[in-house]
Amino acid sequence: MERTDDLDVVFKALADNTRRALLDALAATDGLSVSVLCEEFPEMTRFGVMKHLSVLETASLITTHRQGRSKLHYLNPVPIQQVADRWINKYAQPITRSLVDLKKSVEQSA
Amino acid sequence: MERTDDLDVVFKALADNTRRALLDALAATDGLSVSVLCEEFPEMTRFGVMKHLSVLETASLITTHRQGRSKLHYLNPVPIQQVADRWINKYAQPITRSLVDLKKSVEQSA
DNA sequence: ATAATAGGTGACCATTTGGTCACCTGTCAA
DNA sequence: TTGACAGGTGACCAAATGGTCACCTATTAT
Repeated sequence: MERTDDLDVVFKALADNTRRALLDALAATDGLSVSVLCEEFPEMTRFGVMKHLSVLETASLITTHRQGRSKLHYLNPVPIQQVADRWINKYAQPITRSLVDLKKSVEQSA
Repeated sequence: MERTDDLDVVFKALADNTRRALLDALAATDGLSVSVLCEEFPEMTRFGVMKHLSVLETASLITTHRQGRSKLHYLNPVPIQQVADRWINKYAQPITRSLVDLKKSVEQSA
């Protein structure tokens, strides 16, 4: 019943610079392996990156697929959309609201 | 130059159930005092609530105004809008993108 | 003036979190 | 089949976080 709780995992996963950077990397190039992703974070070891990846995965923000001896990572935008829908857009009304209003007016005049 | 850093404070502030509930409370009724806000969280002391409020305030998610011996709290949606603009909406494309495209097409045909 | 009310501060504690490392498993190429 | 390569696990540690408490200041009502 509590739909706030599954969002909580997502919010917590997003509350880290490195993890957001990982999502950004996957948004730029989907299907990267652990070792390739590591190259983007020379300041931290493979293990650190792997921990962040597992946090993202348990929050369903990424999905994975093993290919031979490498593991490929794919971004899953659904939880972010849920955050936007069920939370953010209630507060960020000025942007969305005006666009929605525009859409309505266009539809009505059509 | 790093605009990720100021967003980081906001992301971290939002990564807590209690703090999001506080924002929700202020969204419902603006200008609440500390003690009134505390009534919504019987499971925690005034000090816990105050700490959360200060986190929200340093993230500019709320503003305050002293009135006599009580301190009133107001929601400031700007940082949430920035999170939406500069981050969320890049991933939550299906919703926003179609609206933005619509806006562009309307503007062009005008 | 005095007492009740509303809020603030710093120390303190338990838990969580970010990160590393030693070591292990599975896969591919020679 | 032997080694190099890609990834995984559990223990471990330091720092950050969530929360409480003793005590303090400022404001208001009597």
